[in-house]
Amino acid sequence: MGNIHDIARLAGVSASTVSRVLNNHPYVSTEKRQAVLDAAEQLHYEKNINAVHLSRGKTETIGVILPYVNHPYFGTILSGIAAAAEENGFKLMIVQTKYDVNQEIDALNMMKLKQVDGLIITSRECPIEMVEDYSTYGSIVLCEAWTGSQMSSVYINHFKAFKEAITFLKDRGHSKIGYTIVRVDGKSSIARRNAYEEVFHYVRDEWVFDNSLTIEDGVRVAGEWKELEKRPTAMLITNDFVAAGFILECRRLGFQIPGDVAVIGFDNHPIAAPLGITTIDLPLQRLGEIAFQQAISPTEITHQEVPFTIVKRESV
Amino acid sequence: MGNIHDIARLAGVSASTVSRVLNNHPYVSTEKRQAVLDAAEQLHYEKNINAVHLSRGKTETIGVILPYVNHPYFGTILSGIAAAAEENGFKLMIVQTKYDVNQEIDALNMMKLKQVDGLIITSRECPIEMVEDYSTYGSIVLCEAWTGSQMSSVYINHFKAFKEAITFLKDRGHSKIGYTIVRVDGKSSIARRNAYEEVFHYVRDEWVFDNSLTIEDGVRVAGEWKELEKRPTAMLITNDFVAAGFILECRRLGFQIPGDVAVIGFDNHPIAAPLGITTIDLPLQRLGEIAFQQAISPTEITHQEVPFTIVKRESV
DNA sequence: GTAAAGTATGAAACGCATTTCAGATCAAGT
DNA sequence: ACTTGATCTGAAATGCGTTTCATACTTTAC
Repeated sequence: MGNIHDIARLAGVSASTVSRVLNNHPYVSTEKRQAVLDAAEQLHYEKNINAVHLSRGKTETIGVILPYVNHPYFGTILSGIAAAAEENGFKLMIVQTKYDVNQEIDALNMMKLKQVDGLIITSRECPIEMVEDYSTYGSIVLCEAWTGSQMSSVYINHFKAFKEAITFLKDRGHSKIGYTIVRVDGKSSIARRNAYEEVFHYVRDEWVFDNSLTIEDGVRVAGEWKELEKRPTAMLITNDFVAAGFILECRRLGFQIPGDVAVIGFDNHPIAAPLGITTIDLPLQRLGEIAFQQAISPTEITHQEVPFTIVKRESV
Repeated sequence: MGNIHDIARLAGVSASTVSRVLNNHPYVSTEKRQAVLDAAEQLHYEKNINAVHLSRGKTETIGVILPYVNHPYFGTILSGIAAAAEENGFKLMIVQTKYDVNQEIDALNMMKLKQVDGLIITSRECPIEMVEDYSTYGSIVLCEAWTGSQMSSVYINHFKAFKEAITFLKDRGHSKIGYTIVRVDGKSSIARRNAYEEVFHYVRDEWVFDNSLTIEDGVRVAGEWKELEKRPTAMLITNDFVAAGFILECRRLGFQIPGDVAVIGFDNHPIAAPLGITTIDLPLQRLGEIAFQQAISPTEITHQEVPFTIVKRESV
């Protein structure tokens, strides 16, 4: 198959000229250009991309850290990233962490090793300072509210979204509002608690259901909700999958939505429409696209909040 | 930051010795080993992985071709692949094709360029011969029924699964059975038609709904189903998402499941349980894990059919 | 006591493309 | 006729780690 020098020899030119032809540089005579092209063809030449990476010092590859690839929230962000990557001729390296810190560090190290030019962190477990340390090796994009000067960020204002959702419920007469979160110490969980406290001054712990990420979790939460002595009359739920599980299980248990319990979900996942779930639409695909753009623009650090909108359906 | 030669100089050894230490080769004296480690520490040495890739001629990276990353079917396979990759210290490069042939070719070329050691094709658009040509550059794993000698495969027997589902419905008295497919010329669509013909000898075209991949498609199909003069009394549906859309829309339109129309889905996605969808459980996570193992075992070509099971719920 | 086997080390070759620098040529401008 | 500036071209340096081969010194084995 040969390399660039073989082509050079066969075409009677130097390796530099071959490289120029192969990279469409100007200043190569038509005859030599053709000779190189012919020789490359004849030798069935294929670039060794690793040599290019080594030589150029970059790989046109972006790493993506996400806890679960097949979760609709992260999957949709990933889809947006992938679409933008394709458009820009970049490759994508994904690391599914399952919320494991070591996996995350592994991914961060890909940048240190020059395996990727940039890194998009859709969900973070490591301390932020640690992540920031890595920003010397390449561009890091955080999908969370963050305004430091070393890393870009693109995020949904969970505090605002949650507050708006609570207010929406309060305005409709609800005062007993429960909510679900993924992990108690998660960043958006804290934002939710803060928002809740700002509206109601007090969070009743038994109305906070953690570990809610999947449909099954929604089913489980419905069971837990049912057993409460003082049941919330409304629930703000992590995402539409959890909401779907919750609503379907509530119905199975004989409760009415929104009669017995009103529900607001998050994401505006396609499942929300046929289930009539009132939800907060999050432009996740778009968020992914922005994250990608930030990742390939290491020089300009920006912080972009993407808007959300309440989609009113029948669950409230 | 320095490279291996800087370390060698500082430690007073040769680059070969440094490489040996860094790769845990035996035959290095304790003193020199320590000297190298100290020097590496002192220089904050970090390997340039691209040099390693170039030198070794492989990247410990597997490429994954899939049409949509955020689709539950492919997302779950990907999740299995990702889990196996992590366990084996491999990286993953993903290419979201959106069923675009050029994207697929792009991905195939990653192997030619030595960017990835192997490739897992979860869904294929290119002619099989073309894909096979690439198998000289690395290991290719197909997630479809295939028994050639150059590429491994891991797949669900769609013909068998579909036939079993139809028989299941027929045994329960259904003779007017419709079904949905993704694309008319898709491989599993052909398998479905064949299975259908084997049971009923004749496929009524208006009972075949194509372009059914998402929840929205399910909603649309429900509308189409309603408008038929002769409505099927049972539907075999592409996957549980489409089934969910179909069922929810049917209910909204005032029909009973399974009274007016029985439904069987595919995948056994978590949404199927709370919706009571009778479905064919497909071990997609496992399929992904197997695919990965095959991808990193280029020497042994295997063909593995993974089993499916009918999960009986209330939609039939 | 000598052959065989094991341990330890470095030089050099290998993998390969890109890019800078210096030199050469040719056309255009004054 | 002479200076610029643009167009070509190749040698050599650069990016960097791995691995083979040759060599030399120790042990063990018989």
